[in-house]
Amino acid sequence: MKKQKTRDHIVEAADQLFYQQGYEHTSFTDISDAVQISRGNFYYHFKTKDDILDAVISARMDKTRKMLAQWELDGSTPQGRIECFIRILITNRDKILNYGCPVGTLTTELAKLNHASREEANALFTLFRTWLEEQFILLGRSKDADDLAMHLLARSQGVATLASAFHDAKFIDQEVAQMCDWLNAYMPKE
Amino acid sequence: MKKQKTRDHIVEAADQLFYQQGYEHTSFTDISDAVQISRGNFYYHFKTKDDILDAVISARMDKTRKMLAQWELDGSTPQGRIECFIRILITNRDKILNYGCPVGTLTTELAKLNHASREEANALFTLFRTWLEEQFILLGRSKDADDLAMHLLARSQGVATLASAFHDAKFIDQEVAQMCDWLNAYMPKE
DNA sequence: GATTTTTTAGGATGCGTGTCCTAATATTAA
DNA sequence: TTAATATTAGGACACGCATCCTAAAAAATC
Repeated sequence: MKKQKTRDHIVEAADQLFYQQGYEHTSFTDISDAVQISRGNFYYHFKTKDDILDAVISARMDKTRKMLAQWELDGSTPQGRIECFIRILITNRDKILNYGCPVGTLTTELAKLNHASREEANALFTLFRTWLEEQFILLGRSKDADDLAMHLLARSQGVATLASAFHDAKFIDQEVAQMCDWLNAYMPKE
Repeated sequence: MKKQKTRDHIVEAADQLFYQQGYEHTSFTDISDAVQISRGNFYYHFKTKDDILDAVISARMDKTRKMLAQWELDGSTPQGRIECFIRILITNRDKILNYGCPVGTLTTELAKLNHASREEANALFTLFRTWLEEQFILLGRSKDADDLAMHLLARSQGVATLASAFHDAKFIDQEVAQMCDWLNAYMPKE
C-alpha cells in the first residue's frame, strides 16, 4: 500500500506547516509543494482541508500519548515525570521561540475561526491535563490535583507565548527553573 | 470633518472583529457590513488592509496607555497598581473566555503570518512590561523588576489561553487570587 | 505479457478576496 | 444659487483558493 505512505507524508508536512504558518494561512499548494505531490492528487487522499486538519490533530494525539508513556518510564517519581513536562519548553526551545506552543496556538486559532475541530484540538490540552492530574494524585494531592495541573499548563503556555513574542530564550530557562523550584518546594518529599 | 468620524468607526469595528475572528479571517466585507459602509468606500479611508491593522494597533496602544495612566490614579501603592493589572482578567472575563487575550492572540497570529506589523503588535506587550517593571522598581525590586514583570505577563497570558480553551471562568478567579497572594507574600510590605 | 486496480498529474470550475476605478451624491464655500 | 470639494456607492479586475473531474501513468494481479 503506497497510499498509506504518501498519506503519512501529507499529514507530516501539514503538521509542520500548520504549526509554522497557522492552519488557515496554509494552502493546499503549500502542502503539495512540501510533499512534492501534484495539487490535484490531494483529493485522492483527503476529501477536504478539514479532513487533513483532523488527521493532523489525530497524529498529534498519538505522538503525545507516546511521549507521556515514555515519561512514565523516564521519571521514576511523579516529581520527575512532571519535571519532564516542564522541560519540554527547553527541549523544544528553538521551535517555541519561533512558533510558540503547538497546542496553544492551534486551539487559539481554531477558536477564532469557530472551527468544527475546535474541541478535538482542545483534547490535546486535556491529554496533558489529565496526565498531570494523575501525577499530582500520586503525590498525594488528590484534592487539588486538577487545579495544580491547570496551573502548570497555564504557566507553560504563558512562557511559550511571551518567549515567542520577545524571542527570549533566557526567559524560558528562568521560568523553567522557577517551575521546577515550585514543584520541589511545594510538593511533599517522600 | 466627517472623514475622521467614519475612520474611527472603521477602526473600532475592525478592532473588535480582529479580536473575535482574527486578522486574516476578517474580510473587508465583514468590516464594511459592521460599519454599514459600502465596500468600495474603504479605499478612501485606508489604502490597504494592513493599514487598517496598523491603525487598530495604534488605537490599542492609545487605549492601553490611558488605562495604565488611570491605574496610576486608582492604585495609591505599586502593589495596588499591579493588582489592577492582575484583575483585568476578571474585568474582561467574558471576552477572554470567548476570544482569549487580545494582545496575546494578535501577536501570535501575526507571528505565524510573518506579518510586517508583528513588532508593532509586540509593542503592546512591551507597554505592559515596562509599566509593570516600573511598579516593581518602586517596590524596591530594581534588580529583578523586569523578570517579575515578564513573570506576571506570562502567567496572565497562560491563564487567558487555558481559560479560553476550557471556557472556565472559575479557573480565572482562582489564578487571579493566587497571583494576588503571590504579589502580597513575595513583596516587601512598606 | 495482458488486464485490472491503484495512484497520479494537470487543468477546469466557481467563489471569495483585496484592490482599484469611476460616476453619483452629499457637503461646504463663494 | 452656483461652483468647488469631500464623501460615497457599486461594480470591474486579477488573483489565489478549495474543490472536482478526467485521462494518463504506475503498480499489482493473473
